Amino acid sequence: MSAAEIHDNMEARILKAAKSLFIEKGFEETSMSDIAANVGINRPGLHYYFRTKDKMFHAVFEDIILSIVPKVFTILMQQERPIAQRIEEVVNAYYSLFLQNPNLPMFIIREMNRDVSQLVETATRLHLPDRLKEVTDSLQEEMAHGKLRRVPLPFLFYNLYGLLVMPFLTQNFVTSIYLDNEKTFVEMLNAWKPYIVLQMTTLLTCDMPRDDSFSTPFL
Amino acid sequence: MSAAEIHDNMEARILKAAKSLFIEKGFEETSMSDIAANVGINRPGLHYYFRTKDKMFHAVFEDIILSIVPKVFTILMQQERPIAQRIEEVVNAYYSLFLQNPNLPMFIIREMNRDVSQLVETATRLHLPDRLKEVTDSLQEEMAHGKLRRVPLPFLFYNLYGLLVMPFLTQNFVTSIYLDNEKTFVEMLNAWKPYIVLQMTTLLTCDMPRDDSFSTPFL
DNA sequence: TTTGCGTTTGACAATAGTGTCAAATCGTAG
DNA sequence: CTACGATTTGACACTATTGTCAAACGCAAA
Repeated sequence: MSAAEIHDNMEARILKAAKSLFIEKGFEETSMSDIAANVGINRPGLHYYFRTKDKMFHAVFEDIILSIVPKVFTILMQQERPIAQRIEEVVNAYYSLFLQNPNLPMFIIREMNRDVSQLVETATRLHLPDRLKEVTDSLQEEMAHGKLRRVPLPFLFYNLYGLLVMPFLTQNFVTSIYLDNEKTFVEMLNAWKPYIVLQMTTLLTCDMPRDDSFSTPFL
Repeated sequence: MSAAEIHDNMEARILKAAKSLFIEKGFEETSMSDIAANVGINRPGLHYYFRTKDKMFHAVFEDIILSIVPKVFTILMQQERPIAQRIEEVVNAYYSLFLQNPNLPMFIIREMNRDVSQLVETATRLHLPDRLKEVTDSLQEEMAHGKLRRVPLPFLFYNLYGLLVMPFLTQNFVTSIYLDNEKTFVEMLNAWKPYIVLQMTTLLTCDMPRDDSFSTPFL
């Protein structure tokens, strides 16, 4: 193994530990000492590989975004597939990611609120706004052709992510009140999935009340 | 004004400032100095009225819970009113609270994850589990009588709060991408409301797919 | 073996935070 | 006015955090 490879290896080990801790406790509540201890090196060692805590966080954040967003975009653009199928696959993708990292929804929302500009910045650096535009254009095209009902895009967003993310955001709370164990939680998630798909499908294909004060589909 | 009244008054001033700051930035990111500066007194003064930051937070938290939960419970128990009406009123209650404190949803979820036991403890001290049981019993009675479709209670919870809370959780993000200003956000909320009500009503009155692996309505 | 480079580490500086305490201050009842 | 209790304050102790640095270390090539 070359020196560069050893270096990259340590960098990867650090990123892995940092990712795990950042997701679990968030940026503010995770200390460099925590991460160093987790990797098994000294705290200044972290600064050697990533100059500051911020830079390390950016790397982790980018990694997380890249692990899911492009996948979802790709699924949503497959116009030849029925929308219900696409939605189910999106839900599956998120489920599998969130079941590996149950605190990820909490993490994203927390960091999104701690520093929006950073999220926007990262997304821009990864050219996600461009890709997002393709997705929304594609969906609006389907709406225009009457294949999908016209729904303001933020409403699609709220519907999908609200239903998808709420079980994870409240997992601790709900399991401490309703459920016994993690197995029950996963069973519950599986039973919940068809509700998400159906509600999204309903929203996108059936008639709903219109409010004239907000009839322009913005964006 | 008596000495006791002056004391209570200062206590209230502190609580008000603390509440505002805690909601905005969360427990960890709010310092006693912040609060003291906001009230216009000295940091040790806070410790004089509330011995520790924790005790102060408990007081704030209790205040917040009491400002909304009983209201919602009461609305939901009014069996004589159609469910759609009750749901709309619940949404209205939350809307009016959240529009006054747009960061409240973030706050509750963050603190709920930071320390579940505290939330449970506070709720218990306020006898909310008993009242919650009355509400769920009431709803299950309506389900048993066929007035409402049998839906696992957590699903009602996810549906309502997911749809209700997501716009607020992502307000910064969404407005920084889609919307121009706060006015647009409020308009959007009003247009969004009927969707919440309709989706909840659909869930509670129309047929939905059943998954046998999870057909027992738990709790 | 020695030189040199990349890496690791202990020690330090700077900042920020909580909680405590005794002294100073204030207001008021006697 | 005085004395007492309630309140406010400055100062302190303690802990935790990030970032820096020069010195030590280890290893591989010359």
